[in-house]
Amino acid sequence: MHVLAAYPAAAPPLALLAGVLDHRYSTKELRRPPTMDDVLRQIDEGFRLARELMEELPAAQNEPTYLADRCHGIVQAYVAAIRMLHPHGGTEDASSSPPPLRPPHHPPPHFGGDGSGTGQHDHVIPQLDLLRPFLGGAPSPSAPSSFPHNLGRLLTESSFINTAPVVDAFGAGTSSGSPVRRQGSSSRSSPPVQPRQQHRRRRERGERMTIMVPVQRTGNTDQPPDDGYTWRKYGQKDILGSRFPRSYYRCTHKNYYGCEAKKKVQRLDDDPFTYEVTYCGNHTCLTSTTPLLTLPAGPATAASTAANMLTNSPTGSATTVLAAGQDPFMAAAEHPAPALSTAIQLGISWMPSTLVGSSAAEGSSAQVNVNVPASGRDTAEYPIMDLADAMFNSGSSGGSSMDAIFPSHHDRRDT
DNA sequence: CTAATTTGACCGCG
DNA sequence: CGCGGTCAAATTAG
Repeated sequence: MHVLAAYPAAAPPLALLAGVLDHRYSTKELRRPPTMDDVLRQIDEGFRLARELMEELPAAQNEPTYLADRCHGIVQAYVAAIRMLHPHGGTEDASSSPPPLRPPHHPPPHFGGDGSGTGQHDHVIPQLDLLRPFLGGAPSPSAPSSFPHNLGRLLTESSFINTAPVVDAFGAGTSSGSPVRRQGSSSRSSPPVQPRQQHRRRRERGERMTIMVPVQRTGNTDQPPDDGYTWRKYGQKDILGSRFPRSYYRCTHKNYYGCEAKKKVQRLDDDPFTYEVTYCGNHTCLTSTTPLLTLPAGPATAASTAANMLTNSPTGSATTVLAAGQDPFMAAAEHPAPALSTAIQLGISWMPSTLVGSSAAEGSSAQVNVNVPASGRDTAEYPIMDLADAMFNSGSSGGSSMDAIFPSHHDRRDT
């Protein structure tokens, strides 16, 4: 989703969030029960450390020990915040065991097709992913699907609704470039279309979830909202009987991590202001950075659970409907959580976890109608852990820092 | 130069 | 056989 590619980022997410949390405090133990202010300060400390690390990254990219140390410090800061939020959460070892990320409400469907958390019906709202959209794609000009644009708009525009006419649809308008027809043979010397010999993989079945996403009617785009991930378009088809073409996306990090997550986006024929977004496959890219943060979980951390929730269903498929007229961003703005920062609320309250309401019914395809929650509180309690993850992912397409961190994963497919 | 998009061709599956 | 999903060359954008 995400998307809103046409929006220029109003501000770098880090700076933006740091501006919201405008304090400077260091990690320390409190002798009194922590207040929310204390939590925010603690979070801010994490931001500060993370920002420092960001700045040092180019110079320190060949210093794994130092980087690990810095990462550890950042994690410590956030874990401390988590402990403040959950003093009874049984988080004994803050340095290595973040608390279980389990919100008290909103049991979502368990889209667990990958076997992780098998059979469990307790849910894990992807708090680890909550900050990813803020940070994930910002510094990367080549990652159009990045939430920060949304955030920037949210925080900089007081009038959030329809200030601009609806522009044309997603399909052909997505690209930044004008559609230029490939001529018979251009300047390139490659021979014309060779017959393909490799086997195409069979289409994977099951493990798909469809959600209905309202069109962004604000600004100069009407693309469906971002889902926090970055997607790369790899195809577009005119679908029989549909007025609008269907676009095919896969995870931008496929090349780094072999992330096989995909999605299809299509405008509804009868409701051009709603997109049908079908997710297929799991995001494996989310888990790749967690080792850096010394998170103890296995392949299915809460971060990846976010992806699982989006992409999997115990029964193979599910559909979540976000009311077309209901703008999740507006909902976020209208129902702020009482104690947390605006930025965090906004990001959280619209994240996919909030779209998820109840388990899909048995069958080939089920629809889950979910209203935007009246409060972001449920999902606002653990926005922290994925911060650093998102930060490190933020340079995914940028190159050097990512290469320094994940050199072995950087195998681009040669074409 | 790298990454993303466009778009016709290719191919699996019903 | 046709539809829908994917590939990959061509092209653009940053």
